[in-house]
Amino acid sequence: MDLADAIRGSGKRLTLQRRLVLDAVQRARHHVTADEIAKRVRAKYPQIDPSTVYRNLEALEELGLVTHTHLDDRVTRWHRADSHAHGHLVCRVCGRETEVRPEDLDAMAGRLRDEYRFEADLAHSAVVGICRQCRVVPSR
Amino acid sequence: MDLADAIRGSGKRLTLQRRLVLDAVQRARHHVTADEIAKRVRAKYPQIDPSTVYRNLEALEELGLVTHTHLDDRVTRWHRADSHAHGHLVCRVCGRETEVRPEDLDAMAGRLRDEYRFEADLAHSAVVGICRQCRVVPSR
DNA sequence: GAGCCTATCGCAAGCGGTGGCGATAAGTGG
DNA sequence: CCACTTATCGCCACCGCTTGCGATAGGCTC
Repeated sequence: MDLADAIRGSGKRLTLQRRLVLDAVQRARHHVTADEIAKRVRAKYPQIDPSTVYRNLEALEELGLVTHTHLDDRVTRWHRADSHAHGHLVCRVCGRETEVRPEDLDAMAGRLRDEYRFEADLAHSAVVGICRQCRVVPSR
Repeated sequence: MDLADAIRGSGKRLTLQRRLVLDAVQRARHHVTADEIAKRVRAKYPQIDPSTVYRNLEALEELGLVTHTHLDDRVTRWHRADSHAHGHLVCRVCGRETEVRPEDLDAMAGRLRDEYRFEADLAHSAVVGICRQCRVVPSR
């Protein structure tokens, strides 16, 4: 398993807690909150502190194994780093989430690259706004 | 003063605390945190609870008088609603902030409107990424 | 496989912010 | 002005998450 070598090669250590957190993120279907991961880990190992889970998510992100995304104003959601980078539109009226195709993100990032020479990660934060259903129909 | 009427007309009340919070946001030069506002208000009226400041920021936002923005992963920043809607690029390496011209935001929002019929508020959350200075120079 | 260095852990306090609750006071109607 | 409804207030507990600290235990060397 070269995962262990990759982790050790970076000066980090492969602890039981770290393996459990990574495993929980990889098993998760979609975006999960740190709290959900903590609950799953603590279901089997109750002595593992939530702060350990948070610190391990951070460490695994530095290793490039997991990533986090901000879907709405509140919660941070985590997922494995190899999932394809799509964006999210969140309606501030009804809360509905819509995925943004990578090609659209690329086009938008292209403008920021051209105008500001900034490499934007548009998948990192959801874009808030008003979805098609919640747009006010003009007086009809 | 029609501000008072506007507030009362919405069923909300014009309390001393609400006036102080609105005043503090309007006096602030740029984006300020709720905590900074709380500190300024409490400097003169120490009995005003921080939670009152948070609730009033929310109420004033519902009234359309103030708005909030997310500049980095952590802090929420508040400002008067009439300031022009520019965006923010935040470098995840050096933390530097760059403003995005409204015309660029409009162009990007236009794509989301065309493709998803979604009215995006791209000024609400900063875009994270890597700025021009922090981009790795390719082996030179 | 014993010893050493130090990354990591569990614990507890702290921070920004939210929500419940009984007390207070803004606005309304008489 | 006084009574009355209820938005708002101060207080406090809590939530998601971070941080400082002494204890623990990976991983390297011999």
